[in-house]
Amino acid sequence: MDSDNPTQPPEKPDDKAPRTRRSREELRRLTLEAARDIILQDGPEALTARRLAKAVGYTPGTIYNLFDSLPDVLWQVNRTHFARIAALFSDLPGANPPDRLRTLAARYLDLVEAEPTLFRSLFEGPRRSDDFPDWYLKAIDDLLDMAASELIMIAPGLERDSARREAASLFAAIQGLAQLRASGRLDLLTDASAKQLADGLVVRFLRDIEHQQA
Amino acid sequence: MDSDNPTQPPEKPDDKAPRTRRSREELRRLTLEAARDIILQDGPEALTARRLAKAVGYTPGTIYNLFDSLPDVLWQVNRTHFARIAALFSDLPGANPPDRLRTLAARYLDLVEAEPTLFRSLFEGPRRSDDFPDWYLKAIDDLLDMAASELIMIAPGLERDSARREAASLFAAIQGLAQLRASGRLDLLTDASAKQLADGLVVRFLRDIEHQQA
DNA sequence: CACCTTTTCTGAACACTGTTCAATATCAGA
DNA sequence: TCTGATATTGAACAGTGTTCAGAAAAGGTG
Repeated sequence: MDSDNPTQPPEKPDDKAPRTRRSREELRRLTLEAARDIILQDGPEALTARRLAKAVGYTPGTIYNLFDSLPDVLWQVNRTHFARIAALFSDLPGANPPDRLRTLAARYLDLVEAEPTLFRSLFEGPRRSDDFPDWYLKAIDDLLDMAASELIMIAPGLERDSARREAASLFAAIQGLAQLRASGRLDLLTDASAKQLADGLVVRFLRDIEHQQA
Repeated sequence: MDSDNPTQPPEKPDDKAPRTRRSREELRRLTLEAARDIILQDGPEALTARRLAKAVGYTPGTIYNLFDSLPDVLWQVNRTHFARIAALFSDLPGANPPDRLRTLAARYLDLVEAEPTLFRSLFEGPRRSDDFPDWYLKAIDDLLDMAASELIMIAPGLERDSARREAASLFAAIQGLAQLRASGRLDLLTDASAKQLADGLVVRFLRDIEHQQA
């Protein structure tokens, strides 16, 4: 029932020292930081109440004074993770739309490559029974809108609705690669990198949209 | 900690009747059938030792006389599920390769649509720590080989290695759609069906490969 | 200083999970 | 009928998320 490679847990405040009382806000912050560390090291499945409590030097009960549940903690951490994905959109090279989208995909897969647990935390961590918070839905919506805008620049004849649908397709395709990569299954398919494959996919997709337009 | 909608568990042999002794082989078969039912109804996360044991009218200990572990049971069930996916390849319409691949994708997503838990069981169920059994690797390999062959028919100039890589890309893309669908997230992106989106993706991909060839 | 209130924090408990294993019950063959 | 093999149990262990009465510490107010 252990995680993959539970890299020697370095989180051990374990202060037997006079338990310092902390403000609710500060403790929330500390807890989220500790949670982030745990997830980044051993993945979302390693985030247990007792381990998290020990990491901040408290007991499990305290976690539940600060958060509704353990999935709640995960969502809060994911919030910051999502911000990092949103940041991928900034400073895209001003060149033509296809290059911008290619760059975007490349950045996305670089992130997945660098921190697979971050990705797993976002898309595999939350239990299916949890419903998605609003900021999560909005973030996805914005992402698709930006991509759709780029597509319209490539193929001006494209309706907004169609563009969004095409953007969803493209996103799903990239997401497939990312997910295979993050779950360690991409190696079973090919020795090419996710980034390479994604670029090929994006190029083909955009080129066809462009041609179809002309 | 409950599953999504634990549809009223109908599995209740719970025979207080004189516990019939069964042969190892027969019991294995019965257990796998029960496991299959549970997974199909409530997903892989609902497959617990105690629930499975009760479903066949035994106690948890018995499960461990028959199988190495609970993940082991899951893998055995997945084996039969994978066979169903392999069956999608048979009787593909003899028309041109593009249509064959489109049909294949359509069948795949129909399956995901009809039995999302089956899909989740295959690709989300097994813990990351488990390593993949040989038959699993071989099944994937065969799948990619078939797809690669079709691609070569479309673009005869394609090297075998390149074809396999392209097949991997295409598979990953479809897989992305399937996974989003099975995890209930595709609705957050668009109201188009996974099948529609997949077909668009396949068509664009193949058309571009064809054009690039000429 | 003492007293009271509010907030923080604990630690034991509950119900669940996978898994192991000595003891027991049931069978098949001699 | 007895014996040996096989099937099955049920209790136990360590882990999980979660709850909550009560202890403990801090902050006012007299």
